[in-house]
Amino acid sequence: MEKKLTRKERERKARKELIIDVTERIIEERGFENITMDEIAEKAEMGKGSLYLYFKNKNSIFLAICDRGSKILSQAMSQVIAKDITGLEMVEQLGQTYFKFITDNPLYFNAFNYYEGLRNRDSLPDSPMARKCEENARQAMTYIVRSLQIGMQDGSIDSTFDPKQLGLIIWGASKGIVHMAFMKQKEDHMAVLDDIDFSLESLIATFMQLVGKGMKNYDYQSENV
Amino acid sequence: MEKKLTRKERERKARKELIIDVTERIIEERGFENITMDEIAEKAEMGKGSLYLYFKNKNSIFLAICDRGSKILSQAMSQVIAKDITGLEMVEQLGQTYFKFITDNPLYFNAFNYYEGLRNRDSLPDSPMARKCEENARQAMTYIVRSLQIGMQDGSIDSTFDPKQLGLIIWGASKGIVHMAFMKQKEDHMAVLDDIDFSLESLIATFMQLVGKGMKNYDYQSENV
Amino acid sequence: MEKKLTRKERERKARKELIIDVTERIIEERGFENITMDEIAEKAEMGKGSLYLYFKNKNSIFLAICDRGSKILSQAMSQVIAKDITGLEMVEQLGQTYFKFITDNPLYFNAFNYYEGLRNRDSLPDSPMARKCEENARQAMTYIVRSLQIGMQDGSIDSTFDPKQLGLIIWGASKGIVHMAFMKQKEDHMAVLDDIDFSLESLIATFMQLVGKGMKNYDYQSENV
Amino acid sequence: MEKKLTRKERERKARKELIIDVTERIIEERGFENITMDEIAEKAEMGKGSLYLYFKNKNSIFLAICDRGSKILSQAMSQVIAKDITGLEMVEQLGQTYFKFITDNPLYFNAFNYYEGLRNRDSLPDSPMARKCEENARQAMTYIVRSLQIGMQDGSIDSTFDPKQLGLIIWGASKGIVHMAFMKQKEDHMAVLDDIDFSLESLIATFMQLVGKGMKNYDYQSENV
DNA sequence: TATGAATGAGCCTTCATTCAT
DNA sequence: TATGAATGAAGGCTCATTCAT
Repeated sequence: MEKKLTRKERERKARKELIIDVTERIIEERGFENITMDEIAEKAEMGKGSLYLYFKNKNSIFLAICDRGSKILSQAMSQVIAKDITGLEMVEQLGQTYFKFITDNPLYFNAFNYYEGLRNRDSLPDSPMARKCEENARQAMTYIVRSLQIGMQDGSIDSTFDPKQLGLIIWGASKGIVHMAFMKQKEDHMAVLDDIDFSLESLIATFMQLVGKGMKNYDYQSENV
Repeated sequence: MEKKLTRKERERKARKELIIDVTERIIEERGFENITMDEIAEKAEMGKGSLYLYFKNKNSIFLAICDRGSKILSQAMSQVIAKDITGLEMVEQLGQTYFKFITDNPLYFNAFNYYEGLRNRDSLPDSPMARKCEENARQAMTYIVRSLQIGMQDGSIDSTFDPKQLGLIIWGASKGIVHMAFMKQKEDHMAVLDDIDFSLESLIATFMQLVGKGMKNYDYQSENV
Repeated sequence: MEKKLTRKERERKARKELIIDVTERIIEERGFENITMDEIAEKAEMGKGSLYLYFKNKNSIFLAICDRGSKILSQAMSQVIAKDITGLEMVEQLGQTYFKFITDNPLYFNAFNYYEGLRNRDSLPDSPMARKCEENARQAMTYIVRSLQIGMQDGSIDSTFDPKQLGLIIWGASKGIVHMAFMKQKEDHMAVLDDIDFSLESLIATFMQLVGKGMKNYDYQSENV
Repeated sequence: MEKKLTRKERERKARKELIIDVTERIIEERGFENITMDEIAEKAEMGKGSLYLYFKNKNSIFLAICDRGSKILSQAMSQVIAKDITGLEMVEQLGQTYFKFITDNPLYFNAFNYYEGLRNRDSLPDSPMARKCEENARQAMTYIVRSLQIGMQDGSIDSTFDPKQLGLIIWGASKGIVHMAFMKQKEDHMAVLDDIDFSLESLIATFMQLVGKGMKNYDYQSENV
């Protein structure tokens, strides 16, 4: 009985994953808007009504995508923390990890934005899944703060900053730059700058350099020289 | 005759402004989505059809809001450029100007985001108003780049950076931080950090300090000592 | 006073004619549907409201066009009746007159159809103008009947037919053939027949020949040989 | 399993038929214009959205009506061709078949006209259903041409005519006469003729007599005497 | 007489969600 | 569990007509 239930649960899980997979594919192709339940059902080769057996409603599917994405990101970031490097280097590598994740999975960038959009206006009622997303995001944030704390501790980062505040700033700024790079890529927005085309990668590198320099503890630095 | 035409034009302008005002008020209350023409018409105390006398369609109204907002911001930024200060100080003050603008008019932050969303997926066909918005945005961006160039020229900013790239980064990062601050404000997102509540203002100040330090030309600094 | 009124009346007439002219031009360009009062007003270079000073409503304008068209046709047909030819020849020439009129003014063909459409469903309330149109149509019909009567009298047409009934048939059939020719011209409808392209003119000629032969009084014919 | 699918298909078909039936009833009552989807849904006792499960849009319903009508007509005409009679008699009977069909189903006369109207102006995009209608119409036309060819072959019809051209003329003329008769019936149009009321039937008979005489091969006739 | 701003009923279509089977 | 037919609210937009000026 136990085993049978477990198999059922595994099948249920697989069905949910299938729905998420299919929806992700649609988002990759056409963006977030104009996705209908009909389309998801058709591409998942199941009845429309069945979707509601696995997800409470349309937003729940999107939420699940966010959860999946933030879980992947969070995990990638966790590995940086485990390395034996200075806190400053950690921050830089966390940044690069984030940028790489977004570059490889632009889909999730849109998904995160969509999710935030929901939070802003609508209801997004307090569901377990919503809480999971929150938790994932919180965790990513925590990695940054931890590495800042480590950097302040090991002397590589100026400890006059508040690590939590600094974390927020770096996190927010990173997302903003990625957002901007995405916009620029899609449109010839801001024509004045179009003579030089800045890749997301070069923007990132410069940003990291800028912030690194800004955070650096120069006393520590000189001690090492 | 002349006067009559002018009066008509003034009235027409006033009507358009009224529609924009009303729509802004709705956005402030409920955010951008789920706004209907019926609602705007009702709140503006006019017939639904009348809206179409002044705006081609619903998006045109939103576009007009963006235009209004970006015009205000651009103007505020233009005044910083006129001051007799170093380029580095200009950048800082431009940042503060932007943050103040958003703090005072959170509505426009949403409007800008909505506009960018439109660019991303839909068409947003090339209307004069769309071009005006572009131009306004381009101008704001230009102010940052100009002040960076000035700073590099007067020695206050490290001239090994590319001013245009740096401009993009600062602009994008600023928007990202504001975005983050807005999120945090609306929800009890990232509970871990909630023991200390960071005001948008303090985030800004720290970000500016961080970036300022990162960009600073230290040779120049020592010369002054 | 009398004279002033007369001038006014002349001006009023000119305005009405202008509106009709403009509307005819639009119909020629784009057909009957999707014509708006705004468009008519704009092309007539007058205010939209002014249209209602000259015409009770939109349909009245269309009615006026029918009136104008049917008047022209009726007049052209009247000249055939005045000729010194046999009744049979009259019928043939009336047919040719009709076909020439339609070929030269396809606009009126559509107008007549539109008018008939109105009669069928809508209201088309009993206005003076509606009556004028009726009267014009009645007159055209009468010319056919008269020429048939003449032909029966002069022996060129088989007098066993009822002239009125025959008139209706010829009138209806002629319109049907023109209609068909118009359809065929616009579309590659009825592909089976497209290997041979029949001009309206040749259709007419054959139809007239067919009907002429059908109506002919052969006794009379042989007498003349 | 097989049976179940078949039942579903049958039910789906029945639903479509119901919608068509209801719409036909409305057309019979009030003509073609001003029919709304709301009205159809209400009369069919289903939700408005359900209509779109069975028909892509409003025009598709109308198209289906045309298809139904033209199918009935085409079938009726096909039976005439199978008879053992002269070509001339075939043509006459085809005419009578057409007239009977229209008399019995005046609704379809309007439907065919509406359909032609669509072809004229709008797009009427190339749908399978549109093609079916075309094909039905083409077939009816073909029956006439075939019977003319038969008549020319068996000597009953003057073979100096082009059978295709003659077919077009007869087809167009027939429709025109029916059209006229309908107009006359609905309105007291052409008052001059109202002293004698011509039934559609008598109009038909006379027309057929007229055309028959016009087409007749008199050499053949004399040979037989 | 002339205007054109204002109106608002009306229409088609979409789509998330429900529920009977 | 699985389905997909059914729903109906919602929404953007048009346009003939009116009316204050």
